[in-house]
Amino acid sequence: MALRTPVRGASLVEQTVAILLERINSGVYARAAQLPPEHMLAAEFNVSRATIRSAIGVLAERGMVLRRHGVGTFVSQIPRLANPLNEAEDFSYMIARGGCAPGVRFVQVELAPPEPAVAAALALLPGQRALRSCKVFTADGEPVIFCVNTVPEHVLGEPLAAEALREPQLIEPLFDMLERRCGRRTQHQLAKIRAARARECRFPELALAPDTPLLFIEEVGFTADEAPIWHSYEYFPNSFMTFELVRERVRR
Amino acid sequence: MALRTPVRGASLVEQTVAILLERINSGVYARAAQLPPEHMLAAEFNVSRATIRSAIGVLAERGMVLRRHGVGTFVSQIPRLANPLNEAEDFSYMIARGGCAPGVRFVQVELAPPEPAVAAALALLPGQRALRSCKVFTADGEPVIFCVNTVPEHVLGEPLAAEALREPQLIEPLFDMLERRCGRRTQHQLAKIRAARARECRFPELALAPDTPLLFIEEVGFTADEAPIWHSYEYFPNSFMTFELVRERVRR
DNA sequence: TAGTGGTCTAGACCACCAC
DNA sequence: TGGTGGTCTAGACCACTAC
Repeated sequence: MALRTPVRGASLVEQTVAILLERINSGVYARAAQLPPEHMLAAEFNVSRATIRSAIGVLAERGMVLRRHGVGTFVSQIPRLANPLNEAEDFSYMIARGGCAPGVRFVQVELAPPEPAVAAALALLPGQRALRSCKVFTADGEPVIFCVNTVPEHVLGEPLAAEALREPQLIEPLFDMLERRCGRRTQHQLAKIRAARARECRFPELALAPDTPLLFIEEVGFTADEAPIWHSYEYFPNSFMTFELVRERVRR
Repeated sequence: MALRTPVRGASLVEQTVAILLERINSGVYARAAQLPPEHMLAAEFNVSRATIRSAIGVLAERGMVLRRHGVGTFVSQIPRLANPLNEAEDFSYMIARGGCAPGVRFVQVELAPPEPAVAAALALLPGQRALRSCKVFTADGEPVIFCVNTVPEHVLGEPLAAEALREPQLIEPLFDMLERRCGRRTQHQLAKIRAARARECRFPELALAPDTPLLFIEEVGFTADEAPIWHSYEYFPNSFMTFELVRERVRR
């Protein structure tokens, strides 16, 4: 196999991460095997050791690789997480990655001032409107995610907000749309995680038994400037997807 | 106010983080204010700019600080999270941090081969025993966390396992105990997050209405060598605590 | 003792932003 | 244009582990 080497253009660290990841996933570096020492990789990739160290640091953070001081760097034995909760992506992609055909059904769409809690989270002034859409995401036709999105009119722009009211599929997938059509990239989101029963959900016409347990995530998306650009209530029945997370031990 | 400067001994980056954090929390750098440029901090602390950058990078990851390319670094406006789900600590400390008096009640303790799923997660051989303890954590006397811990006998050592069977409070708080008495530090844990109803819980004598919604976390703790050293089923009623998390947008 | 990862430096150059 | 953060380098020295 021809082993790639970084090309100038994107960040050298990112390229190095990609190459190492590819080697791990393809088995060039087998599970539990030791990686070549950093100075060797630096020589092979023709970059400095600092660059290699940053790249390996990224992999270590993701749990792909394990460093042992004075010994070496090893491919992790822990299998990769399925749905890492600390990483967010558009639901359609998430469903597709799970091997199912994604779909969306819009249950209700309106353009109005949102409820006070949501307005506060989005830093809206009284009277400012937002597009609120209740969606059901399906996997192979089965409903798997119930979601209430609220996006301020000033984020969408008035023409797009009006248009989306008639054609709600325009604003899906949300992250992509906000980036492409509004120039607003979601950098991170603040999530609150709880449990709920179907009967308590803020979702119209929920086709579930009233005491079905649901994972309930309420989150607000922010741009790199910390401007809130969307709010979301999300309900996940256990049957379809569970989330996983690597938690670090901390000392306070 | 006398501004501290790093001292050699601990990592320069860690010291720098601590000092910057202190300045932020004490208001030397007010909310939304701009930090001095990196080269200034480097000169002030008498370290290289790379060291300063690493330190600021740590703060940026924690959401304490916001970097703007070509502009500067600013103190974040987003308030600090209450219970960041990606950080784990002993429940007693978590409850105490919430301003309540922590307590633990042991409902059931046994030393036996665990159920197959748990044995597999802990890489136990058939017949190997583990200490399984069902605990209720209380805050000001109110039950707020239900937890089923399983720790292999070979991790505890036979004497301690036998002793803990009679005096279960010996193994609490778990992280501390494993570190102090067994020399096994929990480095990270792999968690699966779901919703559940009280009636489905693997917990004896749960004093809750059968359809109470609970956040259900199943996790396995690992040492730095990736050896699994404990397993845990945890149930959180919403009423007491909710978890929060910063999720990053990813591209795949 | 040899080899590994961990820390730190001094300096170069680039990309972005405001004026 | 000047100042900021973003990237990268070459090299030094330390700390840890295995033999």
